[in-house]
Amino acid sequence: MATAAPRRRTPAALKRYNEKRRFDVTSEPRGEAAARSQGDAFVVQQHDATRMHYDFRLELDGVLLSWAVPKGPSLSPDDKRLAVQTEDHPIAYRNFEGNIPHGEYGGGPVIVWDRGRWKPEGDARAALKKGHLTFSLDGEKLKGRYSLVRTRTGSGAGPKQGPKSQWLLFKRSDEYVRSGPAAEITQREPNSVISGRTVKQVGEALSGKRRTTAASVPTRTAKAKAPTKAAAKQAGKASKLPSLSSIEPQLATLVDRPPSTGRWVYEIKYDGYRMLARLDRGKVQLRSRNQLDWTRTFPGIAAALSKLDVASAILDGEVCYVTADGRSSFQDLQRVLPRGGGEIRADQQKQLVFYVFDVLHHDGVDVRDEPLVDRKLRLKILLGKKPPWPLVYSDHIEGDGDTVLTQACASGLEGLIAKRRDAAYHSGRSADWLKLKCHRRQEFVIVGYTASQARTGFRSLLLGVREAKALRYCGKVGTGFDQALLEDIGARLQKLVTDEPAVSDPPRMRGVIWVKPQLVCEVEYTEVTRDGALRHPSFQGLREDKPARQVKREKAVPVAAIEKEEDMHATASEAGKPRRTKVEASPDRPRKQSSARSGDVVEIGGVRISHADRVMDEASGVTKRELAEYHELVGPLLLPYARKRPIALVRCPQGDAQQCFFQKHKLPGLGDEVKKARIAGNEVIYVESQRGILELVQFNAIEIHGWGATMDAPDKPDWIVIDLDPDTALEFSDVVEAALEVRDNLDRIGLASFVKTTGGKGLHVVVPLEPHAGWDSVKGFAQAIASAMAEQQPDRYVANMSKAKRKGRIFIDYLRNGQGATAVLPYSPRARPGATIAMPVEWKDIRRIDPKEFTVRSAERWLKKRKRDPWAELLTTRQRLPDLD
DNA sequence: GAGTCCA
DNA sequence: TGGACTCAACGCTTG
DNA sequence: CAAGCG
Ligand SMILES: [Mn+2]
Ligand SMILES: [Mn+2]
Repeated sequence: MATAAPRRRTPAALKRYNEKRRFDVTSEPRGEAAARSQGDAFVVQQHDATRMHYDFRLELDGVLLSWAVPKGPSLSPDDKRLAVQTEDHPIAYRNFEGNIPHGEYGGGPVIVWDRGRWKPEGDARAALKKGHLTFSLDGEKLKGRYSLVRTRTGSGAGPKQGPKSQWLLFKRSDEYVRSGPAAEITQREPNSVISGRTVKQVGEALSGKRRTTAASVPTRTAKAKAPTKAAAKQAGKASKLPSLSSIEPQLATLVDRPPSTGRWVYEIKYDGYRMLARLDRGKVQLRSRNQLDWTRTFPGIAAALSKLDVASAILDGEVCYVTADGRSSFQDLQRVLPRGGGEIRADQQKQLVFYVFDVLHHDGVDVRDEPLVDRKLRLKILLGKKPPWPLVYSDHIEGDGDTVLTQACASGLEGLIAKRRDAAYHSGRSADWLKLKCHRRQEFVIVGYTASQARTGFRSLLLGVREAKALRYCGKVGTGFDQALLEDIGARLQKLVTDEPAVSDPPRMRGVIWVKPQLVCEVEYTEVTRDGALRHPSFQGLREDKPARQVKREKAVPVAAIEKEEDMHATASEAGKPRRTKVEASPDRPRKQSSARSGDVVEIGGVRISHADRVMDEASGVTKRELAEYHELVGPLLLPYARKRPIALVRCPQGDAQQCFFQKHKLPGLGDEVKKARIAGNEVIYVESQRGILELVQFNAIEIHGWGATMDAPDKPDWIVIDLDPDTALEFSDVVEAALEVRDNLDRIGLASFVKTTGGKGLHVVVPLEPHAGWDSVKGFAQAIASAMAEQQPDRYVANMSKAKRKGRIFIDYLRNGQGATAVLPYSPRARPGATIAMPVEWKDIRRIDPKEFTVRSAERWLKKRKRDPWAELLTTRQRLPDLD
């Protein structure tokens, strides 16, 4: 939208701002020195551009000084937030909220997240120049003292702005300081102070994508719109009504966050028994996933189904016990189910609801191939405007997954099922249906622990929460700790041991060690069980800042739950348990063959290898067994280099196509032949035998990387690795020429070198050394070589690891040569498609080989073919770094 | 892969 | 017993 | 400080 031409003079300071914007496209205000401000305004705008950030702006001398703060302000002095200074903005900008069009500079929604007045301590202009400004804010959210400290001054003076100057924004101590989650004010108070909207909502408003619910679909009558049998027949889909035992329901895959692409609808996740219903001319049958017949157990549901106005149908849904507050409770459902079948007591029948969410077959037509939303419309019509109680149509909503989930969780739901809007009904588990769980987190007092025989530190922490006067026990948490935490917390707890349980209701358990209730931790969980224990608890961290007495339950426990708990202890009621066991024990579906066989345990090289048929490399199909056999073959070749050398592993439990991770410490369960030791305070692992290597394979280690030194002299490197990492655009032959050049340079200073492939396009040039020099000199030497080459031929080499600068060049990575740094060992397999390996080769052959041809499977052939070990002299070469004067 | 909790 | 949950590195460089 | 890198 065009605005009237400015009359007022535009300050030079705003020139850059105006240059970047096209005011006929964006609704941002034009840069004009604005009136009606007292000269001390501040504003924080949340801006969902390419990257989410907060624009922190202080008014000074007629403009808004601006910083982009990626993480936004914090209320804790411990959180120093990077603030990149950006161009000055006109003062009118402080009220801007809306959408900057895509493609425009800084495109994306903006909200005014906070605003108010600010006041510098001392002379603001001098402080800015100095790079250290302290001030106080009086906004709606941010209050009190803050500082901006410059850490790097930008060279952005010229027309081509260089790197911008960088600052740190952080809270100074005063009464407004908060710590822990409370400090994350951007999370706790995400809404605009002007409109109350979130930045996402502003973004959605623009795109005109309105959230729609299925309820807004115009109601049609069955006669008018429901696809008729005749029409369906024409489509060739008419079919006989199948039996329930022939149908396996569609299942959802648990994921940790809503999908970001594709069209999805969201339904409530119910906590009950999944049930298929079959209606055939008034005759009803209800069946659960384990093929038990429940028709007689739920007569009310069966009766309601028989009243539906259809000749035949198969419906899918969930039978739930609905509590007074309207939630479905699996535990209550279990409780009321009669032992050994039979009908449910009448007074409990009325708590039961059958939520119906799908239709598979309708009046002689198999509708499973219809898109989900069509099936649901069909279902809605089928059930009628007022479905006979206790049938309920399970509605869905469309919209942004994050938003829907947040709202669902806030309203107390257990979670959501996301379903692909247009997908057909597919039996079994797939990614068309996703299970999204709400997670709750809360602080608890640690009131005790149990000891572990298997790991260091402790087995689990006993948690308590303040309720009225007393501390109430609320279960254990045993996961979420890393090694360090296990040791640290374990040591602290030992100092707090006491005989007296701090909780008023100590559980009767063996092996509990009580501690004084002083430590506070945060725990995430999915729900609180009926007797007050946490379900699926996981440790999130210690809360060092919080006194134990402040820890209270955020939401009151329903009184009923506590009463019931006492009931249970008194009567030891086990109602429902046998049934539950039975339900849970039956397999939910035929397992995939790969994991079904427990028989694929083999022994290779004297080491037990489980899941031997697991595919470790998708591309080639190489299995764990083949990997172990490979190591049996190359053990004698690899071991001289791997022996007593601190190593790091790349482990890929689900194969190399999935998530792999690094490991450099010993874990419980790793075999005895994997040794550990301490070097300079850090734990390292190493092996001395082929058995040790095979034990790594059993842990799904694919790659083995090693230090540049051995345990014999961990401070004195015994080789240098010059690692050549090409830009993806380059060919292997380019890397070969580089390697030869490195070799020649080394030759010239009298150092012999060897070369190996690395499984990809890269090469390693290895210079054996007598262990004589320290890490710093060795790394310094490697860097000198890298820098010299990069300097002489900047178009071919870089000595800087930034990928951006690598374009069309080779990164000469000298950083493999520091203490603790690792490089892949010769003969190590690589976790990449094809199961390639790192292979030593002769310099004279290097131009003729293709590194992709050396694989776990082809290794034997190549090894037979070669005349001699290309690295035969490496271990006997005695050479030292030259004196570099 | 293994340790942990809970139903 | 089985599902769910979690962990399994790290130091250096660069922006 | 935080992200990127290997
Ligand atoms: Mn911005
Ligand atoms: Mn490399």
